[in-house]
Amino acid sequence: MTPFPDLPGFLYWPGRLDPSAQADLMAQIAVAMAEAAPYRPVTPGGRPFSVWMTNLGPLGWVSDRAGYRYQPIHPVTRRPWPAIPDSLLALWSDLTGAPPPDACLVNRYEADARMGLHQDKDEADLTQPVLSVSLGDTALFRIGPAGGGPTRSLRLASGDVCALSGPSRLARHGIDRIVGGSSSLVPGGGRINLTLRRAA
DNA sequence: CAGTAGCT
DNA sequence: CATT
Repeated sequence: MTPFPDLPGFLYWPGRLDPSAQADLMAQIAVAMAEAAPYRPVTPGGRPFSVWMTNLGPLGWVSDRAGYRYQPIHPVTRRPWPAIPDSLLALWSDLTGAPPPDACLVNRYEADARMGLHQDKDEADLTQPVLSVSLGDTALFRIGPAGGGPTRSLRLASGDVCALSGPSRLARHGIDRIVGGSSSLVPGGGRINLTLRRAA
């Protein structure tokens, strides 16, 4: 549950979702993505992400030339984000015991997608945890201390859940690479990562 | 010009 | 580092 003793508060539940739960969740996410299509944001510097993103819940994380922020509507359709599935709200409650999340960032990684080391710090209350659910292809995840220092890597497989909490809430983390073709769960292939947070 | 979820 |  705590894979790295030097990163207390980084919690890991391998295989937390069984194959049937993964399939059910994937089906719900597919419906949501039909409503709020993933798009490729750009950084404030104008460079596109390799990851395709969309969101669920009252608020969604977005990035564009104006910066990073949470907003209530899809930047392309201008419509509200779809609701967060009840199963995810229940998972959050079971695992964190924290007040309910108001944002769920959906990141879709194709085989060549990457995510550089970063910190999740755009939320109003940085004492609330971030919960991550992996679906589809395995990812090589990297994580290190908030203040900088040695990083460790971990393979995140479909159905794995992890959390950034407590002293590791601001841990630096990213995705080094995706193991293409390692799962057939996601239609069209690739990996979907769901990160639940309290944005406001 | 400080900040950086991009790149080498 | 290049870019905003």
